[in-house]
Amino acid sequence: MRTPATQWSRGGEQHVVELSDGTVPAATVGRLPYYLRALRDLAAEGVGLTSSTELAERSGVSSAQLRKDLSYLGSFGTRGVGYDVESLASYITVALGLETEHRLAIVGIGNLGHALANYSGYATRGFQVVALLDASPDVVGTRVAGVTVEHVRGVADVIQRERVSMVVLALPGLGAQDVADAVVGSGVREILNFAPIALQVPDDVVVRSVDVGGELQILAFHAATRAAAL
Amino acid sequence: MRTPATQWSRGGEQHVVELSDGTVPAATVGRLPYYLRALRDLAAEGVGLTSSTELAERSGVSSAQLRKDLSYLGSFGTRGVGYDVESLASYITVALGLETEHRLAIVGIGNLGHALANYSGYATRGFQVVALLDASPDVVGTRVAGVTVEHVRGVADVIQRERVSMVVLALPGLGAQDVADAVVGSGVREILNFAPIALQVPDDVVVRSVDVGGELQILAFHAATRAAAL
DNA sequence: TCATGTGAAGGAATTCACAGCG
DNA sequence: CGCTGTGAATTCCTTCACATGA
Repeated sequence: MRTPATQWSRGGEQHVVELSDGTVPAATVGRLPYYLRALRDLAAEGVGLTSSTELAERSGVSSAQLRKDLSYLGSFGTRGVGYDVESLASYITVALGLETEHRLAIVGIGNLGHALANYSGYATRGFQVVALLDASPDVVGTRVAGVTVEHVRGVADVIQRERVSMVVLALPGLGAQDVADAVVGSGVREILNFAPIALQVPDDVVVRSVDVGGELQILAFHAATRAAAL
Repeated sequence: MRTPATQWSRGGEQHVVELSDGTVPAATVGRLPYYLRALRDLAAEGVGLTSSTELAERSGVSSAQLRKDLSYLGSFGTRGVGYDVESLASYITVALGLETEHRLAIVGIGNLGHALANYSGYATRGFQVVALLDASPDVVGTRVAGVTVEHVRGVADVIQRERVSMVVLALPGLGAQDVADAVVGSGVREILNFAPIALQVPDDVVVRSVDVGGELQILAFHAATRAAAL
């Protein structure tokens, strides 16, 4: 009656990427965060050993999927036994590059930007919000989550000064492309975009987009489909 | 130098779904919102006719992809000419079920819940926030975005009273499953989940999950990969 | 002639099923 | 014996390339 169900909104990537010896499919990369989350939960519950079945169930994927995914990274389990929670978690942490510090700037301190600035669970360490930017005079100069909001016109300077490596765009569509251009021009190669537009960026820049309105529309499609089936 | 790039975080669905005469692949459904967005932008710019090339570019997909996607819905263009912006937009609007009203409840009025409640661009009509719920006594009773926050314990009653058809879960992981159970028990079949857990729901319930922390981790992976390539 | 619409081809991701190893 | 790890099979998605029709 209750099944894991496919529900994650991932898999936007296209090309595989290098890691250690081989390549990791984009779809696999997109699932590593769930595995890490599940492993941390297990560790918090005091579980030291787990199986592909248990871990998969908690991650919302099939056990075959989980094993296949892990096989792209290496070989971590013990046949006939399972996986050591701690060591697998730490390996995935390394694979995801979470042992190094990532310095974030958030551009657009509206409702969403505020929420993101105050968002506590930045994936349990690894990420630090070092700069906030906005275009509105009402917001510039105020302090949010312990950081003073600066004007977006100085985005290039801020990125250099704070050694920002990732930028979160939380502005409303219009203007997002211009900021993206400036940000890319300053050397940033990873962008998390909440604006509902397809950013045009060079090939070597990775953009992940989150579109709440689009997600709702997809749900609406299913609702309509369900209604039509009656 | 500037390419559309694959950047959308969609495609979580697994099974195809019925529509009109045939079936629409999940991947296609996930892209319909971009097409609609691009069409509305074009309409706002006064463009009445467009091509698969133009529309695809604005949506961040290839023109072949766009044409193939539209072919699952029917045949809307004129060979040798292109697509009528208005009529294609209205068809996709219908296909997505946006001509009917969708009544939302948001559970968890923290930073994110606040932002979502105040989120203006609910995909340009079609969605209406009719209820807000939280567990904290500090929040219950306050008004947010014109709606009074009620206690989450009454979620079943609220869903019935307000005829809620979709629920947004903006609570922090712990407790999300319990609320999901109650929500599903009240007949809701579409859930947008911001909690970083794999919700266990019946097969006929559609869950779309958005995990900001996970998105950042995926970006971190790419950053690490880039660094390793040097 | 030109851009759509679409079979066919190609590639990617998932599932299967079992070999392999503790 | 049990569970991992993985080739093989399958399914799904994307791209190609051209027939089609305004």
